[in-house]
Order: sequence, then C-alpha cells, then structure tokens
Amino acid sequence: MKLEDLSKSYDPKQYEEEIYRAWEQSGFFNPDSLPNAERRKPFSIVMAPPNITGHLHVGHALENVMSDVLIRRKRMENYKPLFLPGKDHAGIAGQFAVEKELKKEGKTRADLGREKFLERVWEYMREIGSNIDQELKGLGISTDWSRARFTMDEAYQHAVENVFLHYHKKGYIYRGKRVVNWCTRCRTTLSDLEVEYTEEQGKLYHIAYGQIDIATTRPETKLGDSALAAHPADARYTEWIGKDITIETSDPTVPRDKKPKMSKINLHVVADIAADPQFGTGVIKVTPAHDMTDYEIYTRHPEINIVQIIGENGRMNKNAGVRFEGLTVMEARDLMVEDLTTLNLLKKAEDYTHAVAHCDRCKSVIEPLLSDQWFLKMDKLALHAQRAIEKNKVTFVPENRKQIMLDWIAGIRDWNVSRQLWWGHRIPAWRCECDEKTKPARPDSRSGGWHIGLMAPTELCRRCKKPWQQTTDVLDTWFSSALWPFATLHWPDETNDLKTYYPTSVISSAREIFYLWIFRMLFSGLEFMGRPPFKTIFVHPTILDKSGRKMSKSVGNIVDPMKLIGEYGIDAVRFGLMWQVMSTQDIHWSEDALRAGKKFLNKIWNSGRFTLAQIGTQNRTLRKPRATRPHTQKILASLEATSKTVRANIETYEFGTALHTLYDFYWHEFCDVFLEEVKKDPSSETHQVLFYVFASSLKLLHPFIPFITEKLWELTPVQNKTLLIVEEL
RNA sequence: GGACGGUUAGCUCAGUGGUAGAGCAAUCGCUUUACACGCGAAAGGCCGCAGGUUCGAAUCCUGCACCGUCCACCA
Repeated sequence: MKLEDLSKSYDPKQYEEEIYRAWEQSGFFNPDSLPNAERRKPFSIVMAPPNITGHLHVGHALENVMSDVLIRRKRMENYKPLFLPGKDHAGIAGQFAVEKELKKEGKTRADLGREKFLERVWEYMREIGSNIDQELKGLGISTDWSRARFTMDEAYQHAVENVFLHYHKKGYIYRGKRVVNWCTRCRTTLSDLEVEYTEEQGKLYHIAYGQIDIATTRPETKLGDSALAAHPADARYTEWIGKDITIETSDPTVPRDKKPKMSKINLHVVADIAADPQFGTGVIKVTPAHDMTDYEIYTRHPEINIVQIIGENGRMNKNAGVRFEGLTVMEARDLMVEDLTTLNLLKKAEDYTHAVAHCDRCKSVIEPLLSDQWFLKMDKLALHAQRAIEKNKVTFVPENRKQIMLDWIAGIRDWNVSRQLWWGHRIPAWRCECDEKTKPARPDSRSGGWHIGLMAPTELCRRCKKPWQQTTDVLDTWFSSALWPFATLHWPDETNDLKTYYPTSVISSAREIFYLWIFRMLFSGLEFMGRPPFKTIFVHPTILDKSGRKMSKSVGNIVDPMKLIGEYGIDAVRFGLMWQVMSTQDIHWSEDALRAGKKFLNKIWNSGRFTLAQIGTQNRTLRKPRATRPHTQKILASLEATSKTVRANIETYEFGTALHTLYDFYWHEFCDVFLEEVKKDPSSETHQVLFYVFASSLKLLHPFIPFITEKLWELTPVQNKTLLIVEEL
C-alpha cells in the first residue's frame, strides 16, 4: 500500500478484521509459539469464563481488555503470556435461559423430560457459546483459542468428580436436612450467595399469642409454629421458660368455604439468645421448618418439634390443614390475616419495610424450606485460605480487600453444593432400592445412605441385584468454577501447562463475584495444588451509569459494547474503557471517553502519515539515536520519562493513568511540539529521532490500541520487522 | 446494623501541604501543504458542610451531610 492511498481519517473497519486474522495466523496468541518460547518466563491469566446465557456486557469488555493490556504488554516484555479463554455452563442461569426459550413455545422443561431438555440445553450452549467467542474476538483480545475450555467438557467433568470424591474421602462432604434457600420457580436450593435481598414494603402483623403479642411479617407460618422463644436474660418471661402456654388460632381443619373457628394449641416456651428483648415484645414465634433463625433455635432445643407446612412448589401442604392446603404462600397469608381479624386475634398491622429474599436468577421470592441437601464443610478449607491470606501468599488490589475477605471468612458457613437442576455436573452419589429400605437417610449421617463413587450405570447392587441409581441432583455451578485456574490446565493430569502456568499471575474479578468465585478458587487451589491459584487478585471497577446506578435491563441503562464497537471501532472502545479506569474506583460511564479515543486515533493516524512521509522508505534500525539539538534531546528525554511512568502504572494496574500519560506525551509533546520542529528542521538527525520516537510510541500504545498501531507498524520501514505484538519493548 | 468508597469546572474525572488540571461540551479566531476527529486564544471552580492542626489545606485530623457498593438470621 502506498502512503498516498491512506485516507485522511482513520477508518477502523478497513483494517480490524484483517489484522486480527494476521495475529491468529501468526500463532502468537499461543505462548508456546512465540519466538524463543523456551527462554521466556511464563505469565498467565485465566479469563473469568462468561456465562453462556446471552451477550457480553460492558463489564466483560472492561475486564477482558484490562487483562489483554497486561498480556500484550508482557508479550512485548519477552514473557510467554497465556490468556486462557473459556466459558461457564452457568448451571441455574443456563437452565433458566433455555427454560425462557421454551416458554415462548409454550412448553416447560417437564414437557420435554430430562434427556430431551438437556439436548436442548447443549444446542443452546453451542449456539450462544460461539456468539460469545465472536464477541470476545470483537474486543481484540489475544487469548489462546487453542486452549479454550468449557466447564462441561468431558475432561472438566472428570476434574469435578475427582474433587467431590476427594472432599468426601476427607469427610468434608455430608448430606443434611437443613433450612435452605428454596426457589419455588426453579425448584432448587440456592447458596446464601445466590440470594438477593431487596427492600420491600410489607406489613408487620401483631398477633395475640395467649397473653403475649407477637410481631411477624409472615402470619401464614403460624401454622408451622412449634415454640415461642424469649431471651434468657429477659426478666419479663423467666417464669414462662420451660412451660407450655395455650394460644388461640384459626382452626386449620375448618374447610375454606366455612367461617373461621377458634381453636387452641399449646406452644412450648424456650429461652434462646436469638430473641432480641428490644424488638417488639421480645418473644419470637418459632417456625423451624421455614426460617433459618428458627431452625437454629430448634437445633439448640431438642424438645421442640418441626413441622413443614410449605412444599417445594411454594404452596401450603397438608400439614397446614384443609383450610390452607394448596394455597400459595401469599394466598395463605391473606386468608390467615382475614381469619385472625374475624377472630379478633389481630392486634394491628403496620406498614413495614423489610428485606425480602429473591432468587438471584429468576427473581422469584425465596422460601426457606427444610430440605435434604449436600454440604461441603468449610471450616478447614476456610482456615487454609485465611492463613494464606494472612501470610500474604496472595496480593489484593486494592489492598483493603484483604481485610474484607478475612472478615467474611470469619463468618463462613457450610456450603450447600447440591442443586435440584438438570443442567450441571451430576453428583457421583448412588443408591438402589434395597439400600433405601435398609438405610434410610438420617439427618446429618455423613452421606445419608448414599454411596459415593464412580460407577458404571450398568453396575448392579450386590444385595438386590438391581442397577444402582445416580442422584439427579447436580452441583452448584460455582463448585466447578472454583477449579477454573487448574482444571483448565488439565488437572488432575500433571501436564506441562499445569506446571508452567499454575499459579496464574493475576486474576481480574468483578466485586460481585469476590466471594462467590475468588474465595472458592483460593481454597480449591490451596487444597488441590498446595498453592494459591493466583499471585494477585485485582478487584476491578464496576461500570455504573452516568448517575451512578448499576446497569440493569429493567432500568434500561445497559451499554452494549458490541454496538459501541460498531460505532467507534475496537481501538476507540478499548481506549474509552481504559481511559476511565482510575485505580479501582467505580466508573460512571461516559461515552465522551470514546469520542476522545476516536479523535486520538485520528491524531495518531495522521501523525503517522506525516512521519512516514518524512522519514522515507529506507529501513531503519530501532537503536536509540544520538541527539545533539535541544528539540531532539527534549523529545527523547520525554519519551524515556513517559515509558517509565507507563511501565510503573501498568505494573500497579493503573491503566487510566498509563493511558493519560501516553496521550499527553503523544499529542501534546510529540505532535504539537516536536512535529512542528521537524517541519522547521528536516535534518537527518531530526528524522532519525522522529522515526525512533514514533516507533517507540507505537510499541507503548500497542497494548491499549492494538489495531491502529499494528497497521502503522506494518507501514513503518523497520529492519527485521515482525508483527508489532511480538516486538520487544 | 456493620464495612468500604465517593463528594473538585456544565458532564466524566485527575490532582494528596505551597498561586486549581485533563477529556468532552460551550465561546472567539483560523479552508497554515499530517490531521477541522485539526490549530491558536479566551472563558469557566469560596475543591460537599462545620470545626481543628499549620506561616500556609482541595490535600492532614475530627465531626456532620448526601450518594453508592458489599456484608448481616432482627422476627
């Protein structure tokens, strides 16, 4: 291409595709294929695998561009950087996405059945998965596609099974009946971290319980009451402790079409620290099957019994009595309030704002329910993580995240790892009919009568000669994500990749998944690899809208990175993202930064055209020229200073400062001042310096805006030139 | 209820003890042969509020207000 053919303004669309293809064809995204790979030191980042449920959002773009800046920089610093891409099957989110599609066809997953449904999920994953790959490539990131992983790959599934068996062998896995977060729509449990609380306007009902009044937001749970509790130090109630009191209630045996009837029941009164003397009357009604706190009270007082009144479908079950059975929780609440009013037991109902639990995924209200689930004991695993953090085996950026993580670990509870979903890793737990009869699941028996291990589906039970049945429960999606930094490198096989690239250099994570993912990778890495899975945890900023609100579909303030790329080009979007990253402060999204980027690219382009025209076509070496004149000396010194600042800033993840520094240097010192000097003094020395500063600037800018710099590099007459991505800084 | 962060030009943000800065927008002048996605010039801020330390504070300390995020079993 001749210089005269270059357009007067930079047109990204003209070059982006061709350049990305050239990079891919070079094989340089694969660190093993780099020149002198054996002599380079490893550097590695595993991509936070996007969920295959939709499109990339601007947060993905930010995170991956930041990682890519590091990777590209390290490649030019003679490391062999691995940027490992992949995708997550996203258990509940994945299943929910496909269910939503089915709903449009008027079907549910039950209509298809497990097998057919899973086929459908796989189909969906393949389709959406390849879209996501395209979108990632659209960001210009230099990931090694030959190493791409998916959490449902066969090898990955083996790793997951391996981990489960390991934990079981160590006694960390147990099956227990607990009050869990139950999503009545998804029909599965959720871990505490997958529950989202929203402040909602409700009512606080004051109900007469014998001589005591009790306040509750959920009067329908009255049907499952099995005790009352007061604080042991609460003098008002000491005489009641240990005794039964008689309370009046709506008789649940009266059919719904009849008027409510008063009936009496006895409730035992216990002393328990969970009761706050300051709140209401200081007495709590205890409904152990449907409230976490109440369940804990129950575990401390063996004399209390437990009655489940809400079923997994979110409706009242037969324990609630004919009057309430079959009603949804909300319907039951209304009826109970109506009955209590009629029976004159409702003292008052005041407006009350309280936190209501919702399913992170489908936003349905969570019902706390008593349920048999698999748990992972967290005490030892958390302790190891805690020690590693305390001994600074991992670095947190920003630093204050360290203490935040430690505080959180201190209050950790066992992890409910089972899910009643179809899409996910099946738990390797088996049983057969005879086993079920002879060894019924007892609460808290280690595996509740299940046999844990790997079995062929054809294997028969020795006792009854019938085939073993595998549990239909699957694992929490984060159980597999926790293994990402080593399972992607083929653990448990001791591969070269594992030896070379574990531990990874830095993990870049959204605050949102700090506990959900980062913490779990940390203890998993320690448990299975004996070392933390990353040296540095970089908790990157969250992109909010201009007024500081979280981006969400319902608010309609989402920014689509692909649309922006279509409008501004990849480099301008990368520039705009990095321009706004100041330390780890959240970003109030402003498209101005993209406009600034676009203008800057144009400036680079035209200064490039000018420079190339000035220096002629003869190949030059990249050696630093000697400068004898003030303007050449000045620009070389300035380049040196810029280079140092940029290096320091990238090392400390100060992407915005690095880019601002480059911008100021390039535009205001190189273009505004030096290029004007060149016009006045077109000497050989000036041209040598011009060439050197221009070429050096392209290298420094490349990690941020790789396309335009690669294109200009191609046009620059450099001796023994390769692609810019592998040029030495 | 706890933890953390923010509050500087119209908007998005730098600046962390010595006369206030950038990008974008707005104003005025330039069809100067790299670039009008440009060049030059001018304009714009009692640096959230109230105290304190200091010769001197946007910058350090204390308190308060507002905004935001995360964590927490308050019925």
